[in-house]
Amino acid sequence: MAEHSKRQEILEAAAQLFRDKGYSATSMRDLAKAVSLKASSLYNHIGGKEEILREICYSNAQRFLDAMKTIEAQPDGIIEKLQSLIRLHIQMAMEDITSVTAFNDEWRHLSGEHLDHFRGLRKDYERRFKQILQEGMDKGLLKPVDTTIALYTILSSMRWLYDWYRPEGRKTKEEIEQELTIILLKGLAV
Amino acid sequence: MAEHSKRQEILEAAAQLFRDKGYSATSMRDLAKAVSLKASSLYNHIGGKEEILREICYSNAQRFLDAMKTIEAQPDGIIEKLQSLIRLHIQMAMEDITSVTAFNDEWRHLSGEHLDHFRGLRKDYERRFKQILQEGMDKGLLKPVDTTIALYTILSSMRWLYDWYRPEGRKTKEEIEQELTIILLKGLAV
DNA sequence: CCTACCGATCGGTAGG
DNA sequence: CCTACCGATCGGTAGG
Repeated sequence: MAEHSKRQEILEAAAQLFRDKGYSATSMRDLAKAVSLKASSLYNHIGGKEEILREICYSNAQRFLDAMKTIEAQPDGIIEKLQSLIRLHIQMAMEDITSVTAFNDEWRHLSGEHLDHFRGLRKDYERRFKQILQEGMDKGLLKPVDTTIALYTILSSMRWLYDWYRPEGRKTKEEIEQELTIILLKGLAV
Repeated sequence: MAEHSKRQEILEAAAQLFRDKGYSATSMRDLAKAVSLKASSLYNHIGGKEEILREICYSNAQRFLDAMKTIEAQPDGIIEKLQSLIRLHIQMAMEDITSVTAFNDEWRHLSGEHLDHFRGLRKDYERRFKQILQEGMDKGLLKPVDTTIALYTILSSMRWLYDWYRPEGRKTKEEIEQELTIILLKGLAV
């Protein structure tokens, strides 16, 4: 139990450092200092540097995927599902800012089979997201644009939040959510 | 002259490596191999690793800023200027893919005054971009949303191109340009 | 959980 | 442009 919470503390400190400096520029000694240990002591709680990255990447990909499955299962219409997905990404970007970092940036430092596995989780998520977009287009609720372009535009639109948003700023989560939804669904033009 | 072109070759190889593996994970020995030199010989052409990053970041920021000033000076309406800016970013992402990497990701590895200088160039660019958005809103051509949110949504929307777009793919530059413009200006909803 | 330490690799320099 | 090499730091292990 104490062991487990120390491990969790290490994972969280690592996620923070990976976000601030990037995976490669973060040393095990940086990480050790952040959790008040010597570098060698880290290895009583974790298997190695890449294992940390792996766990961060897998767990966050899984969280996105789980949320996606919940949204898929709901009886809402396509537009509502799309709004739920936008809300999900904003929420993840704001409440657990490392999830976006893992999902977007640092996963490429995984190697071999772990890289493949992460890519698999991500591809699955994207496939499901595209499915919803496609269904919206088939039903005439969304413009018939390329689903890949639409998907990445939506995902990317949430990406800047992770290095820009500060909870103490002048915009609330709800306001940002509303404006982003308007821009993505209704466009910037009047 | 030969000196200068070798320097240019090094800068381009570095930009490619920084994009593929990130600045920190790229070693001077990687870079040397890419241009068929020994690591020590690089220093006849460049001052050091960070100088390379600096030059890549500065030059690309300057290119964005120059293009911005050209667009500002044109007699077009706001919507046309906005379309020109979207086109600029797509073009930069596609034709010089490292410009987006520098602009978005690797600049944070600059240090001290160089980091400040880059941030200054970037802020200037963003300020001008927001100005155009604000003018569009004032004239009633754009929806009155937060200019910061609108700006970053636009900039981010172009960001995925740099790790997704392949010139040999099934979409031409013009098609992508058109669909992105539709999504951003008119929205995804019918 | 620490001290002590490993071989490998880092960015960079000396000297020719 | 190379060989040879520098001190610093890397991820990680041994042993207690």
